Formats: sequence, structure tokens, C-alpha cells
Amino acid sequence: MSTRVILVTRTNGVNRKKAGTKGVPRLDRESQILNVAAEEFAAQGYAATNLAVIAEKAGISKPLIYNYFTSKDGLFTACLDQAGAILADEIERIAREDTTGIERGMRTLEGIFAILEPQPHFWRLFFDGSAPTTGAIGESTAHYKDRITKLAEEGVTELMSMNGSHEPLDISAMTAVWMSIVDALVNWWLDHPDQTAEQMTQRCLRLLNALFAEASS
Amino acid sequence: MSTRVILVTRTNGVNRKKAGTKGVPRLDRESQILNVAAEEFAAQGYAATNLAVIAEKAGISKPLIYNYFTSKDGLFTACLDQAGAILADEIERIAREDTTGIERGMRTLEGIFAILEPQPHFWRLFFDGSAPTTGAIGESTAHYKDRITKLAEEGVTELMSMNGSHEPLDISAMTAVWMSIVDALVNWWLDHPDQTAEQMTQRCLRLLNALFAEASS
DNA sequence: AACAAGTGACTTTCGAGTAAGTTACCACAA
DNA sequence: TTGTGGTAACTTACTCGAAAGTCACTTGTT
Repeated sequence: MSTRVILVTRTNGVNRKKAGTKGVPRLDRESQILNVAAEEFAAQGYAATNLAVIAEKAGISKPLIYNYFTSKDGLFTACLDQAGAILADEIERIAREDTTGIERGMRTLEGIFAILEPQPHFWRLFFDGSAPTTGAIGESTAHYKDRITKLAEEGVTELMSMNGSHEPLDISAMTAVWMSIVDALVNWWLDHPDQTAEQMTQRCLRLLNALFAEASS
Repeated sequence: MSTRVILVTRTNGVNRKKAGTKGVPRLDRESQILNVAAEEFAAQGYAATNLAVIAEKAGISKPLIYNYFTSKDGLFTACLDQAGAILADEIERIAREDTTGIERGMRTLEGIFAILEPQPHFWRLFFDGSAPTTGAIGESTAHYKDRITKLAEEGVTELMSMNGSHEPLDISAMTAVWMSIVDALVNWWLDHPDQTAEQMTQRCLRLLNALFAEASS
């Protein structure tokens, strides 16, 4: 027994001249879409981002995104995984150097600026309040955030215990403050795109000095 | 010439027992809705917030919200105006006291914790990435953020010039960092609701000391 | 009676996701 | 070298669901 499938053509009289491949290999297209998407997600936030806009900015159509990334969640997760791996790996590498206290903080900042130089918006993906906290996105976000937070906590704990401070709540609050300082500096950088990573590092050094100068007066 | 309008009754056989006033004056209802809305907007972010949920939590129906606030934007704007006025007024009051440098920073923090104690989530409304930056919302957000940022900038400028620092970009970056420290502390507070304003202030003092202790080693 | 406070059930809109195709490219046969 | 078929890349024009927003009405109060 055999089944014949009859496909009904219903072109509706529409001119489909624009269809068909443009000769761009899948992997190239994927990474191109990923770049546009990461920028858009970082700028607008997950909830406020419209896939049709990403498609337009990438110069392709919406279904192609779905072909390659299955869903909005899939696309966002792909962005997270790309950015997260780069960031977490680098910060972990720096943590293995043998600096401590405030010096370690400065070294970390320097390193973060260096890897973020090509795409500073990567950072923001992990601090998007409108992104789901459940499912694949929640898991991916939590994973990379945890890796980074763990290192921050390690540094803060060291710093605090130099001073004989061991209150867990104090350490927790200080870690939050530290992460948020990094966040602020990266966001400031996004508002001042002409600045180089090197200039950012130098700036941080000056700010730190200004703070300590006042403290000892 | 006159026109007769004939209204067709079409109760559809539905039992409408639940309609009709509950005897709550409009202004009371408005502020009740506003409280629920502010909490929800702060927790979920503008884009992810569902008006039907707010209606349910307030124990009323969706159309009533539209009656009183015209639109989602209107409701959010009302939240901003309520929270913004309280916050900006208080921070301006503190700025008129005659503290400077880091001491001024600590006084500001203390004051912010004090006014936020009844509703710490107020703060978050102004740092919602998913809210529109255009229209009434954008204007209101910008207005209050500007008022607060201006004061922060004033404090930072003072602090920096004690050290002979006058670089506008440095001041701009330092202001961003300072605002973000406040943000981090308030968010940490939201995650630790058992803490009192007083405890928050004491904690900040300890963190500051720990930082400076390490610096002078 | 007039009006303020209130609602169920509707319409509209907007964006996520899909069905059903079109077109370019490439390997291989003749 | 030129057809030919298989597949990879790509699109238009939809569906569908959820949340914004509205209509026509009801009911308590004064």
C-alpha cells in the first residue's frame, strides 16, 4: 500500500522573486545574526526586543532566525552562551594570578575592559531584569553569573578578612556593590564608545586615588 | 429635527450581580491601585508586567484601572511621579545640609534608606531597562533621574576637587559609579527584607571602613 | 433621579511562531 | 559543456495567543 501526497500549489498570484539563497553559508549567517541579536538584546532588554527588528537589521527574514535558533529563547540563550563563555573564562584566568585586595580588583577590571573592547554590550546580557529566570535562559544566565559572582565573592572575602571582617551578610552586600561598580563602569563605557580599554583602566585608577586621597584627610 | 437613539439591551442572560460600587471613594482606590502597581512594576519590570495581574492583586477589575489611569503608560507614569517626588525631595533636602565628601555620601545613603524603608521598591522604577524612553514615561523618568543625578554629580564634583581632580569625564564616570552603588545597596536590601534602614546604614559604614583599612596597608 | 463606582465580555493589536513554498548552488552524468 | 536533480539557503504570507484597551451595562449612595 502506498500513499500519494499531493502538494497543492497556491502561489496566490504573488511575485516571489525575492526568495532563494544568497549564497551565505549557514555558520556565517548564524554568527552574523548572533552579533545583531546580542547588540539588540543588550540595548532593549529581552522582553522589549522584537525578533522582526533583529531580522531587519541583519538584512534577512524572521523565519531564517527560527530555522537556525528555533525560538526567541533559543536565540537569547545562544547569545548568553557566546558572551558568557568568553567572559567567565577570562575572569577565571585573572583570578588565578596572585594579586589580592584592591589590586586584584583593578587587575580584574583591566582584564574585563580588555575582553569587552570588541563588544562591550556582552556584559549587559547577564543583567537583564526582563529576561526569564526559568527554563534554558534562566539556567544559562545563572550558570555564568554564578561563575563570575563566585570569583567576585572570593576576592571580596579576601579583602574583608584582611581587616578581620567575616560577617557573611557584609560580604554578600560588598560583593553586590563590587559587581555593580563593574556594571556601572561598563555601562558608562557603552555611553562613551570612543574610549579605549586602556583609557578606562587609567580612569579607574584615578577614581580610586581620588577616593583614597579624601579618606586620609 | 431630532434623533432618537435606541439602545438595545443585550444582557445575554448573564448574571451581573457582581457589578456596582463597593463604596470605596475614587482617591482611595487610586492610591491603593498605585501601591499594588508600583510593587508589581518594580518587581517584574515595565514590559513584563500584566495589568490583569495588577487588577487581580488589587481585588478589582481591569476596566477600573483604565477608568482612573487611562493606559498602562498612564499607570506607570503615575507610579513614577509618586515615587520620584518623594525621593527627589528628600535627597535635595539632604544635599542642603553642610556635609561634604564621603561624609555627604554616607548621609545621603542614610536618608535614602530612611525614606525607602516603607517601600524600598520605589527606587527600582527609575532603573527599569524595559520601560520606554519616549513619551510621558521617558519624560517623567528623565526628570526625576536628572534631579537625583544632578545632586550626585554635585557631591562627586566636590569630592574630586578636594583632590585637585577636575576632569569632566572622570566626574561623569564617578557619578555613574556612585549612583550604581546606591542602586546595588537598595537591590541588596530588597533581597534581604528583614533588614532595617538603620542596619543598612551601619553596614555601609563597616564596608567603607574595611575598604579604607586595606587601602592604607 | 442623578451620579459615582464598579463589572463581564467583548475587540484590537502586536509579536511569536509556522506552512508552504522559491531560488541559487553544486555534484555528477552524458 | 551542458542539462538535471538534490539540497542548502531563503522568503511571503499567514496563524495564533496573550495582553492592551473598550463597550455597554449594573448597582449602591445621597
